[in-house]
Amino acid sequence: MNNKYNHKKIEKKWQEIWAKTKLYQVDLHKSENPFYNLMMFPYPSGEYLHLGHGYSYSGADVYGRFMRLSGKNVFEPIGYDSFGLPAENYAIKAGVHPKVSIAKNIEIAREQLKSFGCMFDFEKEVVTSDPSYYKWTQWVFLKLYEHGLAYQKESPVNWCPNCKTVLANEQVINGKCERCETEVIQKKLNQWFFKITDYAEKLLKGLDDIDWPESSKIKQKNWIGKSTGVEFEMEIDGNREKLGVFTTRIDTVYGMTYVVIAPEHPLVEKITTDKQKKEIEKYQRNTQKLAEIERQSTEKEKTGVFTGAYAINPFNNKKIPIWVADYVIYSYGTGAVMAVPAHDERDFEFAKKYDLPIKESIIPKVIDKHDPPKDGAETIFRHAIQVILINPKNNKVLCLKWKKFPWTTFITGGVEGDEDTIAASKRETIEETGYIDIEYVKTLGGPVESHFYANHKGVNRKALFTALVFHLKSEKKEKISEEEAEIHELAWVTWDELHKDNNVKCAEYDIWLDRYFNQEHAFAEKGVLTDSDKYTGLTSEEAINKIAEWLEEKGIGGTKTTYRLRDWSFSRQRYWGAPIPIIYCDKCGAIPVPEEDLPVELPEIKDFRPAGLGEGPLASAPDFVNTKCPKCGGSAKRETDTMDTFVDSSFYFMRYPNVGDDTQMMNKKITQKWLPVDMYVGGAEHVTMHLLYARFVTKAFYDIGLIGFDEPFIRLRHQGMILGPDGKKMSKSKGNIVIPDEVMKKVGADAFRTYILFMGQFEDGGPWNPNGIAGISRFLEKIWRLFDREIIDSDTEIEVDRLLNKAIKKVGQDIADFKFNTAISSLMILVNGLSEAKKIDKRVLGILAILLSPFAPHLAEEVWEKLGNTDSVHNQTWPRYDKKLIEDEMGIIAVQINGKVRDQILVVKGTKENDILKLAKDSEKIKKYLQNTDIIKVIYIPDKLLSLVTK
RNA sequence: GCCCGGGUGGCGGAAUUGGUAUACGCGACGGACUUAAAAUCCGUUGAUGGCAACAUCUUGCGGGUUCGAGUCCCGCCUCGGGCACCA
Repeated sequence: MNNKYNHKKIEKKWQEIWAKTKLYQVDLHKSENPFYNLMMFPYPSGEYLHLGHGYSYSGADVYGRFMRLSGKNVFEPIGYDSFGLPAENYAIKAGVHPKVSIAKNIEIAREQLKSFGCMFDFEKEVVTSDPSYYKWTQWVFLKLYEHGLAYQKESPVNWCPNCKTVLANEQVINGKCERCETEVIQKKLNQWFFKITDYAEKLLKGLDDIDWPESSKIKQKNWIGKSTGVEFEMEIDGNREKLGVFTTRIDTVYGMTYVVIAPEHPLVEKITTDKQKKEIEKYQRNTQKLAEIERQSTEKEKTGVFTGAYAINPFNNKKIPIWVADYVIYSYGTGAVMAVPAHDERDFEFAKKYDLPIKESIIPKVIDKHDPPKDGAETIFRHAIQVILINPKNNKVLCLKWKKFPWTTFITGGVEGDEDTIAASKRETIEETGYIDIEYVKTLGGPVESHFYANHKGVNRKALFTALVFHLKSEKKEKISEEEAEIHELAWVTWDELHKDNNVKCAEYDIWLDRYFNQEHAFAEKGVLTDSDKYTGLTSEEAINKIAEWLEEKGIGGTKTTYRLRDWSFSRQRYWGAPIPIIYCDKCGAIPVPEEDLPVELPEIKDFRPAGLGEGPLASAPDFVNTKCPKCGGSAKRETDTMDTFVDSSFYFMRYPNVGDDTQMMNKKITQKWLPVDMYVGGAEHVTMHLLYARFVTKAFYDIGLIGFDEPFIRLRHQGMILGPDGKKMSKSKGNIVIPDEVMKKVGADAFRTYILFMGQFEDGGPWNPNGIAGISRFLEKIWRLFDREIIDSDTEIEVDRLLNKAIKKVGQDIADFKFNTAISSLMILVNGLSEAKKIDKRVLGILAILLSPFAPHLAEEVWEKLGNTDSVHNQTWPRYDKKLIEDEMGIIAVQINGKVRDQILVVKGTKENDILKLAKDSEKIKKYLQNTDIIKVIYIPDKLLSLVTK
C-alpha cells in the first residue's frame, strides 16, 4: 500500500484551512444555541506547556467538538495568565525584563496551542499582563472598592525574606515559601483585602446548585469551614474587662478548668498582673517571631504562660485561671477559648503539661447494637459494675458464656444499697463465679451510660456502668448457687480470643479496651452530661440547646456561626502585576483612580527586583508615584502595591467574549447570551483559590447588579495529573519531563489526543507510558486504510449496521460523561468490525468520520473529504441511532446452579422464562447438576440469566 | 489526627440498578506473507491441575448479607490527594 497515512502533511493542511476559513470562530452577537466551553488558561512562566496542558485541553476540546456536532455554537477561547510571581522570578533568573520574556513565552505557547488541533478562537485571546486587559483588572478592583468589598488593614502577613514579598496563605507550604522554599516569617504591613468572608454563606449555599465534582465541593466547604457554636462572655475577677469565648461544645462547660487567650489578643495587656508581666511579654515576643503556619504545626509541643488573672465561669461562679498560649488562634472565633481538658485533646495535653485540673463533665453513652432498647418496654435505671478479672499468671480474662443466649460478657451486676463499686464487684464475683481470693487493681475511668434491652428480664435498661479491674490471687473458690450455675459457664480466655469473639455482648467493650490498653486521653465525643448542675443527665445535643437559651436569657451570649475562611489579601509588593488604582492625597485621603483614567499603566522601570522594605519596586519610580489628586488636584502619591494574579484570573471568563471592546468590560447582550460558562475544565489544585475567588467576584458582581448570574461555572470537570514514565510527578530535577511537542512530532496531534485520553479515566490521570501509543497509531492507520479500499455504494450488512448504531450511542454517551477512554474503545470495536465487513457503503464511512472527528479532527476531515464531501466534517450533526438496531436479535443466557454458572444457552431475545427453563433442563451440562436434587427456587433476569437453587 | 479518592491479568485499564469479571489497547508467544526485515494479517494469552472434556481458585486482607458480591454492610491493611492546634 503506497498511500500511507501522513499525519504531518494532513494536520498541517487542515490547520491552515481551518484558520483561513475561520471555522472555529462563532459570531458572538448572532449565533443561536450558545455553548461556552472554557478551559483554564495556561501560565506561560517560561517553560513549554507540558503534557498536563495537552491532556486537559484534549479532553475539553473533544467535549466541545461533541457539543458543536450536537447543534451548539461553541465558543472555545484561550489566553495567557501572564502576570505574577513565577513569571517575574523567571525573568529575574533569565536576566531579562518580564515584559520581554513573557512576550517570547506567549509566542511559544501559542504555537504549541495551535498544534494541539483544538477549536480555539485565537482572535479572542486575553493576555493578563497587557494594559488592554489589566485596565479591567483595575476596574474590577474599583467596583469592589466602591461597594465596600476592598479595604486596607494593618495586619500580620506571611513574608518571604527571599522573594521579599507577602505571600497568600495558599502560597505557604509547611511554613515555607511555595516558590523558593525559604522559611516564611510574620510581618505587619498595611495590606489590601477583599471581603470574601462576607460571602462565606453564599459561597457555601451556591455549591448546591452547580454541577461540580463532589470532592471539589467538599474541599471548598472545608475551606470555608462553617461551624456553629456558642459565644459567651466571662467576667474577669477584679477587672472591668470582659472576655468572650467561642465554643462548639458548650455542653462541656462544667468541665472548664481554665481559659486560654491568644498572645496577640489586646486583652492580654489589660489583664496581666504586674507579677506576670515580664514573663508574658517575653512569651509574646517569642511567638511573634514564629510564622503563623509554623506556630500551628501540631508537632510542636504546646507552650503557654499564666497571666495572673482569673475569669469567672458564669455557670458556677468559680474562679479559673487565664493563660496565654499560642495554640489559640487570634483570628478565629474570639481569639480565646474555654479550656476543657477532660473533653478536648489539646486542652488535655496542655493541662497535663502545666498541671492544671482536669474535670470530667461528659460520660460516654452507648446503645447496644444487638439489643437496642425496645419501644414500649419499661426502662429501669441502675448503677452497675463490670468486673474485668485477670489471672496475672497467664494474663487471661474471665468471661461468662451464657447458656440461653449467644452472649459473652464480663462479670456484671448492680450496685446495691450504699455499697461502693469495689464492694459490689467483690460480691458479684463471688455470686457469679465463686472466686473469693481477688485483689482490686484499678477502676477504668468514669462510668459509661449504656442503653439496651435486657432480653433475659424483658425490660429496657439504662445502666451507669463502671468497669473495675481485679487480679486473681489464687484459685480459691466457693460453691455457687445452682441458679447461677444454670445461667452461664466460666471461660478463661486471652485478650486476643476475646477480641475475635463475635458474641461479646457488651457495647462498652471498646471503651474498656481503650481505657485498659491505651494512654489516658480526653473523651472528646458527645455523650451524657454529668456533674453539670441542672443539666446533668441530658445528652450533649439537648444540653447545647438548653445552655444556649440560658445564655441568651442572661444576656451574656448565644448561638454563633464562625467560618475559617479569611479575607483575601491581594496586595503584593512586587513589580509584575496590575497596579492598584488608588491615589493617596494628604488632604482627601485614599482616592480611587477615576474609571476614565484607567489603566494605571505599569511603568517600564529598569530595576524591577523587589526592594524588600515592605514597599514594592514601584515605590522607587518617582514618575509613577507622584501624581495629582483626582479630587482636589493637589499633589498626591500612587499606591505602589500591585495585585495578586488571582485577581486577574477571577474574571477573565467574563472578558473573553468581550475582547476587542475597549469601551466596556462587558457588553450586556453578549454577556447575557454567553455567560455563565457552560463547561469548565481544569486542575483540581485550583479549587480553594482560583475557583473560589472567581465565584466570589461573580457573586459580588451579581449583587452590585453588573451581571445576571451568580455562579460563574455551571459544570466543572477536572483532569487528573499526568505523571512521568517513572510514575512520579514530572519535574526538571527528576529529568522525567515529557513535552507534548515531541510526541506530536512523532505521531501527530490526532494520535496524541486520542492516546492520552485512551490511557485511563480523564479524572484519574496516571503515568505517561510511551509504549502504548503505537496501538493508537495502528488504529488511526486502520481507519485510513478503510477509506482506501473500494467502497461499494450499496446496502450494508445488518450486523455492520448494528455495530454502527451501538457505537453512535455509546460514543456519544461516553463523551457527554467525560468517559473518553471507553468512547475510544467503542470506536475501536466499530473499526475492527468494519475492517472485517465485506461491504461498507458511503453512509457508514461518513458516520464513522463524524464519530471520529472529536478525537482525531484532522484525520476525520481528510477522510471526509475523500468521500467527496466539500463542507467540513466539523459542521456536520452527530448522527442519531436507530433503537431497533442497538439490540442484538440473539442473546446468551447464563444458567446458574446455586450461584455458579454451569451453562450458557443461546436464545432469541425476549424468550419466556418457562421456555428457557425447559431448555436449561434439557442441557446435558445442567442435567448433571440436577440429578438427585430438587429445584427449590428459580430466579430469572430477562435476557440475562437463569439461576436455579437446588437442595 | 480529620476529610476525600483509589487498590481488578505481565502492563494501561473495562464492567447500568448486585446478574456470565478481565471489554478495548499494550506487551508476550506461535503462525502466514517475505530472500530477509519492517508493515500487515491469523491464532493463543488470569492462575493451578489435566492429553482432554473439565474442575478448582481469582477483583488488597478478614468477616457478613444474598440464589448470586469487583459492586452492599462491618472490621483491617495499603497507596494517592486535601486540610491541619479552627475550640
